[in-house]
Amino acid sequence: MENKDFARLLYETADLMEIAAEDGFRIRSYRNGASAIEGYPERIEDILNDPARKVTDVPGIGKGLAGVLKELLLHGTFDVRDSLLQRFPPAALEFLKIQGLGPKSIAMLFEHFQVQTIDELEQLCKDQKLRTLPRMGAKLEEKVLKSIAQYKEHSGRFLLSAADNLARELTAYLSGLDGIDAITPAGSLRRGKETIGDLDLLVTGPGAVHALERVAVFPRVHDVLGRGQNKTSVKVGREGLQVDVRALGKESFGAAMQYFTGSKEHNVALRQRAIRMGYKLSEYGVFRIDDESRVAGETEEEVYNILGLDWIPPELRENQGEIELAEARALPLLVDLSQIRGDLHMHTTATDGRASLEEMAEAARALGYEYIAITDHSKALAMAFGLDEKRVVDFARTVRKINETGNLGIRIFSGLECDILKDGAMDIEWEALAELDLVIGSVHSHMNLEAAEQTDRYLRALECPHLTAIGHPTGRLLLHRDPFPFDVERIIDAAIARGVWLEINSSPERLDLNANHIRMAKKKGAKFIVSTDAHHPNHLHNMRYGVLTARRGGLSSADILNTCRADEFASALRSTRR
DNA sequence: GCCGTTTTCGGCCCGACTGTTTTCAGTCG
Repeated sequence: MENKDFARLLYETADLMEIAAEDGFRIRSYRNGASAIEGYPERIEDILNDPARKVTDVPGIGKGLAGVLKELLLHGTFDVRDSLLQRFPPAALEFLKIQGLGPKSIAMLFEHFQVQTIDELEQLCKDQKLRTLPRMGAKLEEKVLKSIAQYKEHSGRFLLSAADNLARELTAYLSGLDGIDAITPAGSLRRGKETIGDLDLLVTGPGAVHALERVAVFPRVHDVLGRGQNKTSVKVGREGLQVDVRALGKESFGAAMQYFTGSKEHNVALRQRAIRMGYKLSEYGVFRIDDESRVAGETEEEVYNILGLDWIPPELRENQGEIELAEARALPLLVDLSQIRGDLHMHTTATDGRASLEEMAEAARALGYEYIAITDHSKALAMAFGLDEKRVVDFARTVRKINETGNLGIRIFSGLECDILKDGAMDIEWEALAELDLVIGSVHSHMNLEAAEQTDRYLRALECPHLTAIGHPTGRLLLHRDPFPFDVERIIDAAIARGVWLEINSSPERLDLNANHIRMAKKKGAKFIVSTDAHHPNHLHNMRYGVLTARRGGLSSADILNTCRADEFASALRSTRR
């Protein structure tokens, strides 16, 4: 059992305990324990199995949770969890994802209506039954209905990172077979789309057919949907992500790759183009219509070239003008992960991060970065122990000292993720912000303002002369919360006018700005930073998702400030100060 | 349930908003 599995079961149990109205501190301990395990560098299972080790040495794990972990390892579940699962239906955990419903309301719903499923809950709202309970009214019914609609729309889709991790896992699993030349993810994962419906894996080589058998017995497969000569379809994991594994012949690999990468719209446009040119394009190759002879198919480059096009990077294949650019030999040279020289948004234990400044710096140095900015929260996020003016100034001073010694082997910029308050004021006095190298302004509250009010809020924030960049500008949480409404175009214009950069937040839950906004902003002349918002050294790896998003937006390295060398970046920072 | 200790029990968890009330419980970040 992996650490993330232990953690998930503890988190879930904490949620159930909350519905059962158990002691809040006890619940907190479960969550703390889960979070500690999630971020722990060693496998908890190994520690449990080693008689010389004590799992209680993990901070946050005491006697009680140690017992729970042992039970989990032996039986896959534990008493507390089992009895909670008997009291509440399995949908209980789903209900918590509906906005407007918390543990208390959910407990009341179970008690009064014995509601078992999201559908039943939806019907209750439609029948206006919710309002018969104390402290519930028409507005809540409306809010819950809206959130259920959103929930249903998103179910069946997965975060890019979930599909990416599974693809890596399966690639490692299958590559042990003999006669495999390559295993390549296609589909929306290859295009770097923010959410993924299912995962396509293409396998080539003389032994490719064996991959079709082997994937069916992958330990985490719980359902084999189909097994044919060329393809096996399975559902993997408890979330049930569908994976299609296809075995391909060498001669048609490029055409198949092109076909299965999509998007559908891009492929339709490409096939129309082929017909106009006297060809037929399919997953088996490019064929002359008159004599059905194959003219291309082994590589993607071949396929595009025969159609008079430059090879188009997968991230651009959405039929949004990329085919015309490829024809005109005018595709942008997209930024590459290897061009990123620093990460400019991360948290430490000073607020809600899980590692110290030194640990984050070391992890960034190991990735080959030249510099990072530490950007902890400001005081409005009281729960995260956000920095007040004094701590901001002290921090800036500390960072200057660290850089003088050069001991960390990487340059540190002092930064802050400063809350933009409801009225658009910065959460920290300007004099204190002036001490910092870089200030990311972010909205973390009052996300339900009217669009006009939200726009004004950003406009006022943009007046702060110390603001460097706007963090996760639209505030969306993928599969969970829609972007909050405001006039994005106007804010982009204002940011450009004031020399404020736009963040592409690489957290797989955010990917904010999205590709469409990026494309629009680039046209207007905006500058960007791609950063991870890391709360743990492992999160620094999320940079690849931000880069994918930047590529989908058509960005080159010249559009992105953190592709600069450290000294260039430092002078760019100074020039933003007004 | 964890932690720390002046060691076996007390502290841990804040602020604002919302919708429902008529003084505040529940939700959210």
